[in-house]
Amino acid sequence: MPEGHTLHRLARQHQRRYANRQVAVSSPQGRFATSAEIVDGRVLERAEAHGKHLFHHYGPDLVVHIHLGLYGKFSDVKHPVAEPRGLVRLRMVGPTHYADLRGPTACELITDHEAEAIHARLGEDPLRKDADPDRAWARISRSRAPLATLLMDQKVIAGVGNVYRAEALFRHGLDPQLPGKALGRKQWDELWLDLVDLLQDGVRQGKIETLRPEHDPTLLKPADRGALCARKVYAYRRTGEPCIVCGTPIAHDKHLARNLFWCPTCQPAVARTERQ
DNA sequence: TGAGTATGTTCAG
DNA sequence: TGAACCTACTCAT
Repeated sequence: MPEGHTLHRLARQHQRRYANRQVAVSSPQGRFATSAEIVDGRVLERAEAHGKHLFHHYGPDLVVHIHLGLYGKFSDVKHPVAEPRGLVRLRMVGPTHYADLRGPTACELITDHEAEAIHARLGEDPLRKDADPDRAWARISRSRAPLATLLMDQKVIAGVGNVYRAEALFRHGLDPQLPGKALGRKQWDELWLDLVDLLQDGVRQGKIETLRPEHDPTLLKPADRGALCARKVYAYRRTGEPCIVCGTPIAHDKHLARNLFWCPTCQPAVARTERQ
């Protein structure tokens, strides 16, 4: 599930297992071969993530930039190193583990300047220490675009994807169509803090679970579990299923070619939320 | 076994 | 707005 939490989890794992050591870098599939040769045998100085982007820094002007896109995946396997299976775009072998990258949208060798340009165009990342929610608020509070658009706009908030969008809006009772400028400052502060919490939890768990304790079936007595589903989310991909909180069927629509899920009762349309 | 679908982004038209 | 990228999973046949 490559939303921001996945990339930050990978960055931490790569930092722990590969950073400050020489790594063998190759491209069994061939598409990254020329660049892999350049960094092969160098010391990986640092791995970091910003939103859904991953950066491996190999010293001056040598940065491997990775974006998983929709399908990309990084494996992490303990030695011994096995023959590559399938299309492995990048293989990075460290002292104890090796990581295979398959199906990324981007895997490229870039300069420090190009890496900075990517950072510069990305918005505030709830998982980064340098995130400034005021900057995101400045954009949201003067935008007529709906929250459904703004939350997924990587230039505004980096790292939130379709799952976190649906879940964060649900948890705050916000209508996905509410224009950014109709959101109150207090509502934004609460939403931002919750995104930080949710994404941090995603990094820890390696998966997205957003149910509050009172709705988490694994924390309830069997008799109280009722119709609560096994997947621990409120709205995402639960079209037509009863809302865990109020029982209203979860609604679904396409929004800018992406699936949007919400509860029409818990996230009432603009009129009520605008006054808050 | 094959069709359909997906958590994302970029580019052409 | 739709196609392309090109992987893994679920479901129907």
